[in-house]
Amino acid sequence: MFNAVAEPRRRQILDVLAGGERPVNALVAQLGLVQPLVSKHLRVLREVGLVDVRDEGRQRVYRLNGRSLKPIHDWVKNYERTWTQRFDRLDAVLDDLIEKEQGDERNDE
Amino acid sequence: MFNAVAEPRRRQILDVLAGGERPVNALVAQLGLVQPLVSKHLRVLREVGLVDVRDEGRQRVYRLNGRSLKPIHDWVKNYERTWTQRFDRLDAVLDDLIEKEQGDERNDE
DNA sequence: TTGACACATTCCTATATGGGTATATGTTTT
DNA sequence: AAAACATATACCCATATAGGAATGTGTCAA
Repeated sequence: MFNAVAEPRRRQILDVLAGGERPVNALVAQLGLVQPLVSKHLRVLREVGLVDVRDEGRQRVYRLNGRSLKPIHDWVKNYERTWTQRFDRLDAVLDDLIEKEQGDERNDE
Repeated sequence: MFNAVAEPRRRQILDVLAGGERPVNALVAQLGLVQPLVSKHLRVLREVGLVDVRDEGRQRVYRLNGRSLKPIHDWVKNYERTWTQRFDRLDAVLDDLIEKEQGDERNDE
């Protein structure tokens, strides 16, 4: 999963597919890569469920399946508190409290 | 960035560091890896800014810097709409509307 | 049915990198 | 100063994989 989106080219593909489903050809044209390479990346994306395929005549139309990104989303979300300003401000308040408390203990200055 | 967290071992390290800063030794003990391996992973994490180091005597204390995950968070967030139920329900409503509209156009059934 | 088209797969090469052992660097302790 | 300790780096090996060229497979058109 993480590995699949670690590849810049694959993220590019996903970004294009975010604009709507596309046949392989369209991706090849839009990304400027050779077709076999695109197909291989698509296979990886398919294997982790990030894209779905549909046969349409002699084309294969790929479609984004963003839900597969949820595990990544969930993982990163757990770290959000470490940088979100909301929590920064809370930390500042807590630091203040601790400082004050220590000042009381020492009873000086 | 994406690459750094694509490695399971490195995510493990980050998860441990989420519990507070640790010297390398503690990570080695907690992860059950050989020390050079941990150091190498830490280096990668350091290079992308995911961890900070502090010298403390002969120890090097590593600390999580979650803010560096923001780019990933932002990227994934853009895809959230594709799986969040909120949007699924909106899509369902839109599908309904489109279906109805097409029915009106054809004026049959 | 033959040819053109759309795509997937195979084969090859080069590079990146994870894992491990040995070693170098720097810091305390004795 | 020497030894013990904490960590980083260098080196080697094995594996994974991106990139590309050639080829295979299935589908539509003539």
